Parts: sequence; C-alpha cells; structure tokens
Amino acid sequence: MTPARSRRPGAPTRTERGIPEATVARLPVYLRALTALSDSGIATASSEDLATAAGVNSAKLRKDLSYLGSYGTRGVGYDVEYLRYQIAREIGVTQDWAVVIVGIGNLGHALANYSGFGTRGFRIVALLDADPQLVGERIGDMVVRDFAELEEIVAADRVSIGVITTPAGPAQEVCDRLVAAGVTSILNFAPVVLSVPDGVDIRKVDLSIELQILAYHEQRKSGEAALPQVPELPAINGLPELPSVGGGVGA
Amino acid sequence: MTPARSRRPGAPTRTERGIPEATVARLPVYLRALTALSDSGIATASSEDLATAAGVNSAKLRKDLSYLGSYGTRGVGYDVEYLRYQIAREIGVTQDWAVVIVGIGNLGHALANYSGFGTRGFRIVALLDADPQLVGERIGDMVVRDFAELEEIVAADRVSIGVITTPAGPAQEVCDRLVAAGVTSILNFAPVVLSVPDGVDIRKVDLSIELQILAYHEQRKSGEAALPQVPELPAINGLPELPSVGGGVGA
DNA sequence: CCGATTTTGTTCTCACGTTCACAAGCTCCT
DNA sequence: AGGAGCTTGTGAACGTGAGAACAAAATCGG
Repeated sequence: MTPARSRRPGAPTRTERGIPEATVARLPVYLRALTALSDSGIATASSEDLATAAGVNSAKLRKDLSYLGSYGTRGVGYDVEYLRYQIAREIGVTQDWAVVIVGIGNLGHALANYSGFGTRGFRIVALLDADPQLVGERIGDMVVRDFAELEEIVAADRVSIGVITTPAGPAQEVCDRLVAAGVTSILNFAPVVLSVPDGVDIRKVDLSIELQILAYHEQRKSGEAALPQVPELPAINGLPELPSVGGGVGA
Repeated sequence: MTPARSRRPGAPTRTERGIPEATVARLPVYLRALTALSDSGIATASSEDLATAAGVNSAKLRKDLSYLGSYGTRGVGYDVEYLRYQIAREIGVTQDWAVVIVGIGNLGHALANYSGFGTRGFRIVALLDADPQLVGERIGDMVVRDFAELEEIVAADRVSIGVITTPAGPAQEVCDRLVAAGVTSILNFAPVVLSVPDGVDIRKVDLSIELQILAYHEQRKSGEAALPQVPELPAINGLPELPSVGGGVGA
C-alpha cells in the first residue's frame, strides 16, 4: 500500500546536511569503538554492543547514526568495517589534515611526541615557537621552526588546523596570526578566552577547568555528609583572606 | 486562569542545592575572568563586563550567577573580590584538593610541570608509574613513585582526585585501582571509555576527539564549495582501502 | 525628597538533546 | 512459504539550556 516513498517536506529529511552538534561530538567515540571491535576481529555489532563499547545508551547511538543514513540491517546490526568507513568519511578523517602546533613548552612537547596525536587523519607539518632558544631543537623526526615562518608554512602545506599550546599571554596574538595566515580551525590549550572572526571554529581544552568541575562535585559528596560549616556570608565588605584562587597561566 | 502563585512541585525552586551542570561548567571561566579583572585593579564589574571577559552573553551570565544567590547590586554591578570568593567557595577551590597523577609519559611529565595545574586549589601529592625505570626520576620538586604505593598514598594524603595519563591499555585497570583505593573523582586523558561505579565522577579530555570535531566542521567549510565527490556507497561489501582511521593509543 | 538612570534577578518562550516505545524490516527455522 | 524472533530507524514525550524581555531595586543629581 501507499508506495509514497516520497519525503514529506516538513520532515527532518535525512542527509540534508545537518547533524546536531551533540551527535558530531560523539561520532569520534563511535569511530574508536568500531576500530576496537574491528581489531578484535568482530565483523558485525548490534546497536547495543556498540553503545556499550562507546559508553552511551543504545537509543542515543541509533538516533545518532540515523543522521548519517541507514547503514544498519534490521534484525542483524551494523557491519563494523562498513560503518567505520562511513563515520570516518562523515567526520572527514579519510583524508589527512595538516596541523601546526604553536608553543613548544611542556605541553607542546608532549603533543609533538604523541604519535600523530594518537589518530590518523592528521599530519603535524610544523612545530613553531618564537623563542630562539627552542628553534632548531629536534623532537622526534621534526625540528622546531620559528613562528615567523608561519604564513609561509600555512600557505605551502594548506594548513587548516592550528593548535595553541602557548601560555595565556601570547595566545590571542598567536591566534590572530593563525587566522590571518588562513587557518580556520583552532584547538586552544591556553587558559584564555580567544576571540575569532566568524567562519573560524575554535575548541578549548582546559585542564584547570576540568579539575574545578570535579572539585565542585567532590565538595558536594563530602559536604553532603561532613561539612555543615558553609559560611553563607562571611562578611559583606571586608573579606576573609582570599586564598588566591584562579586562572594562573602555568608553564 | 489558576493564579496559583504557589510553587509547583516540579518548578526549579532556587537555592534548593541544584546548580545546572551547564552552569557548573562555566563557573570556572567566570572565576578566571574575575581573577583577571581583580589583577587589573578593577573593583566592580557589570554583568556585561564580566560576560565579555568570559566570552558569554550577559543574560546567561546573570542567570548562572543567580543560582548561587544574589551577589550583585542593582544599578551598580558585582564586587569583583566578593563575587570571586563566592564562586571559589561554591566550586570548592577555597580548600586544597589532593591529586595524584598516574602515568608519567610525555603528557604526565607536562602536567607535572604545569605549576599546580595552572590553578590554586589543587595540590599534586604524587606522581606514579609502574615502570621501574621511571620510578625515582625527579620532576620539578617531586619524585616519581611506584604505582604499588597508590593505596598508601591515597589513604595518607586523603587523595580524592586522580589523573590518568597512561596509554589506553592499562587505563581501566589503573582506574579500578584508584577507585578501590578511595579516589572518587577521575580526570582521564587516555583514549578509552572508562567504567566506574556510581558515586565516582569521571571527566575525559581527548585530544584526538577534539581534532576530529574540528575536522568535521572544516570539511563542511571546504566541502561546501569544492568537494562534490562524496561516494555515497563505495561498495557494500569489499570496501575500498580503509585508511586505518581511529583510536590509536599514542605513546 | 523625588525622579531619572542603571543594572540586576527572574519569568517566559523557544530550541535542542535525551529517552521511550514501537512499527518496519530482515533472517532463520520449520 | 510462513511465522517467530531480533534489531533498526523514528515519532513522540520529556527534560534541560539559551536568549529576550521586563519588573524590582539601587544610586545619583537636583
């Protein structure tokens, strides 16, 4: 009956180029889970299996995958290799993206040594720092180059992703230079809010923020049972000694 | 109709000890912004000023702060020092939390050198690794100790937060040991989904996932204008060479 | 003392994300 | 061939978060 296979105009219309941001953030997790299953020699997996491996619930996983298309088989599950390829293609890691890392301090060093960031799909084409003492240093099979060469490198290698691992101070200036050079995606490890023009994506990784979120919940746990001494209003004016909390730069 | 001004049972009910998770995640950002303002010698700031410094919109900031209480003055703004203290207290960083770092590879090294993680409120009490070659190494003013000493250290120093910077392989086992020893909050840098019992909080920082999210948006940008060669179905069975994508461990 | 001005705290509405529940569709067994 | 048994894909209900808009409260100038 009703062979109306036609899409209703109001319907979400799959593959209409619009995957929810929350789903995009989970696709890499699914990709990793699929890779693990594949490495274990598993050829087919149900949404339940995948969800367990990815640490989410199966309904959410199915809905997420449904945004990409209908890549499963009812009654059977998903072909691991096939789904893996489809997700990789959707994310864009079937091709290699050129990446530069700016700021070769402790963290920059660590990232540079991370073999390919722990993931294929990305190629570190340069390690940059403005400190003349660092320029020329070898890290793995790369050499630290002068930050002044940025524009040239970005143009030559079609770099679209920049990673900022400088201290907070120079981060905004570095960011501006990256954007001016043509970089359109930035991963920021510096503890500052960077401002970028429209069209440039920015993501932030901040250790101290993560720790503080944990501390909040931790306080709730221990406080629930043991800490009734919460001073609601220690003193409106004339504060008790403020224990110097907050955003130091580190490094 | 129904002028029931009475609190509906389902209503949010302010100050009922329940700050939305999204707000909790922003409080550390506000804290950092306030610290910056304080360091600049600014004594009072409006929600607009603060919002700009924190990179959010002012309505959201005011709503977030309203969950903590009424710490502002209408017509004036917020007292920077006072608000800073209140947020620090709410987060729980007016006290110091003992932290252990497990896995002293590249990233563990980097974190250990981060002076206090770039934030007061946390005290690294031990660097642990199971590799005998690393044990005894000095990093800053600390010495790497054997992972076997974990339980003893956690008990002695009341450690409640553990940071995992091991490779993916041993991460779950390390996690289990941490939990068994009494750690109730974990910050995980290993590219795996860890499972923990109820009551234990876990947060994940994953470089390759962040990069992949950037890659997705990057592909959209360049693809919009230049890449029409999207193979919808390369081959149902018999895939084209799969370019080995996904969750490598990375040293 | 009063009104103009400023800025907070809160309410309302809308959009987004999650979860439930079930029809559609596939395979396998009899 | 036909029905039983799974598992996907999705519509609908629910909950959370974001933003606009405004009333309440404080300061300041006259």
